[in-house]
Amino acid sequence: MEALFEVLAEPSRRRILDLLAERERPVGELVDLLALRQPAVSKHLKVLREAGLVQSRTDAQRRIYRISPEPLRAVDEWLSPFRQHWAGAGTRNALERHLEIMEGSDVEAWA
Amino acid sequence: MEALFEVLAEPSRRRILDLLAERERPVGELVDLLALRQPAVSKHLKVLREAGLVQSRTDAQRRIYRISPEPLRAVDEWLSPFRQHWAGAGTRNALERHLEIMEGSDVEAWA
DNA sequence: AGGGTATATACCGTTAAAGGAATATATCCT
DNA sequence: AGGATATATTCCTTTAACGGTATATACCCT
Repeated sequence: MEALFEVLAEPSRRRILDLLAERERPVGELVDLLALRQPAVSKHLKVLREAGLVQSRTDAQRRIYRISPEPLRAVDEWLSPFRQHWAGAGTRNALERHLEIMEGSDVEAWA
Repeated sequence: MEALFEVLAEPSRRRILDLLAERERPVGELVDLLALRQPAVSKHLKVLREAGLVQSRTDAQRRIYRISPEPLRAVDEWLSPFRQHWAGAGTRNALERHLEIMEGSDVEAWA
C-alpha cells in the first residue's frame, strides 16, 4: 500500500499522469514518450493503478490507460490550510510590510 | 537540490508543515510532537529549509521555525489540469452515466 | 498450432533516503 | 571559565525504490 504522496514523488509517474490528463494512451505510447524501457513504465503504471490514479482497459493485446484523478482531491485538501498563508504573510504588499516595520516586527531576521 | 514533491513525500515532513501552519514552533516542541529523535527532526527541517518551505529565526539557544508556503503554489498549479477531470468523468451523476450507456460506452470495462 | 506483438512479472544490482548514537556548535547563566 | 540547554552535524546501518535484462503471459493472425 503506497501512500499517495510517495506515488507522486516519482517524476516519471507525474509525467505519466500529465500525459494521461491530455488523453488516454496505450502503454507503448507512454514508453515512446518517456525515456524509459517498457518494464519500467509498466511498473510505474502498476503503482499508479494501485493508488487509484489510473484505470486500464483491454484493447486486443494493448492496455489503454486513462487517468482517474479522484485521489488527487486529497492533495488538494491537504493544501487548503496553506492557501490562507499565500494571501497572508507569505505574499505581502508594500503597505503591509511598512506596517510591520512600524510595529517593530523584525522580518529580516527570518531565513 | 531536492525536488518539491520528494520533500513532501516524507510523512513526518508534511506533519511538520501541518504543525507549523498552526503556529511557529521551536525545534524541541516539534520533537515532542513527532515520535522522532531530535537529530531526525533537525534533518527534516534542513530539507524543508532548503526547499524554501520553512524559515527559522534565532531565539537564544532555540531556533523558532515558521512556515513559508510559497513553493506549495507549484503543487497547486500542477493540480490544475486535473481539477477539470474532477467535475468530469471521475465524478458522474446518474444522468451522465445513463447517457454514456445509451451511447454505448463501456464504463464497466475500466479498472 | 505457431509466430508475432503488447504488456506484465521476476530477478537482479545500484543507489539513496531515513533514523539512531555520538559529537560538534552556539548560547545562556552563574 | 565552566556547566547547562538547544540545535546542528557526522557517521553508520538498514531498507527500499528504481531501472535494467530476461522471461512469462495474453491476444492476434495465418
